[in-house]
Amino acid sequence: MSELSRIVGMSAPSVSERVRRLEAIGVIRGFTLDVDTRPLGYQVRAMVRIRPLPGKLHLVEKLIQERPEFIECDKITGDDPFLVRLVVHSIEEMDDVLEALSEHAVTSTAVIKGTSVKRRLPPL
Amino acid sequence: MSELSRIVGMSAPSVSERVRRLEAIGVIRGFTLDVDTRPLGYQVRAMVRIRPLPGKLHLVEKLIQERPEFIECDKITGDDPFLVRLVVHSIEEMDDVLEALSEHAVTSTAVIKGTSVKRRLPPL
DNA sequence: TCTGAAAATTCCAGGCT
DNA sequence: AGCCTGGAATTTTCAGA
Repeated sequence: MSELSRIVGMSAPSVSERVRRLEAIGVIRGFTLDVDTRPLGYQVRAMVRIRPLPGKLHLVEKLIQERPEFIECDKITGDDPFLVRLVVHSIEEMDDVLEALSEHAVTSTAVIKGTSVKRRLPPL
Repeated sequence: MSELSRIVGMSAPSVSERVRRLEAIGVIRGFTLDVDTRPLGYQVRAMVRIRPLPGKLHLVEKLIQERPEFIECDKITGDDPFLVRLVVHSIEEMDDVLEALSEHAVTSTAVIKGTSVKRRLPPL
């Protein structure tokens, strides 16, 4: 807050109050860490499209939510209802994780080779 | 830090030193905000697969990086080299953004209907 | 990793435009 | 409404062990 107040040229209490208001109305959802999972052993990342078999939509969604290797899951339009971000220690582990879904869903996996744009905010 | 020190039952200086070390070795890349862009007017989110036309790979990557509505871009294996996250104010604006790529790439768009798993950390 | 003191910051009250 | 000043409480930082 004090650093922010210096940057924007306002008093610290005023900046603090503005931030508190942004939290209150939900613009700021919270304060988080940007953690690099590679040094923790998660060497492989992938984006996986998941298409549940007929009648298995909710079951598959629950399985995704319960598997912590799926670190993000969006529900999208199109042939594949789910698009998930997966992090694993190895290709073998990736296979294990997806195998666990194989009787309930069809998956299409794209390994992440690199990142062109790191998560950022659009213009405000 | 003081709250953390209470949670883990260590002194504040020790916790502070551990966090500093995690930053130094790169496990903690930084401290960020979780901002909800909807109240800022970005009502529509989409995941877009982008396949540059022959010879246009680097041009397209640059165009993606320069368009702030693309808030994330991973380079992936498979038919479509790029997978981007797009936020826009409206479907019309989405069309405008993708139109700007149309002479250099083929795109496949999936609108995000909801989120099953919000970005989280895998088990540590 | 801790303790203890010094420095800095955050919080809170009140008042101003 | 929103911002500021000034003092109190808390936190962070810095030393030494």
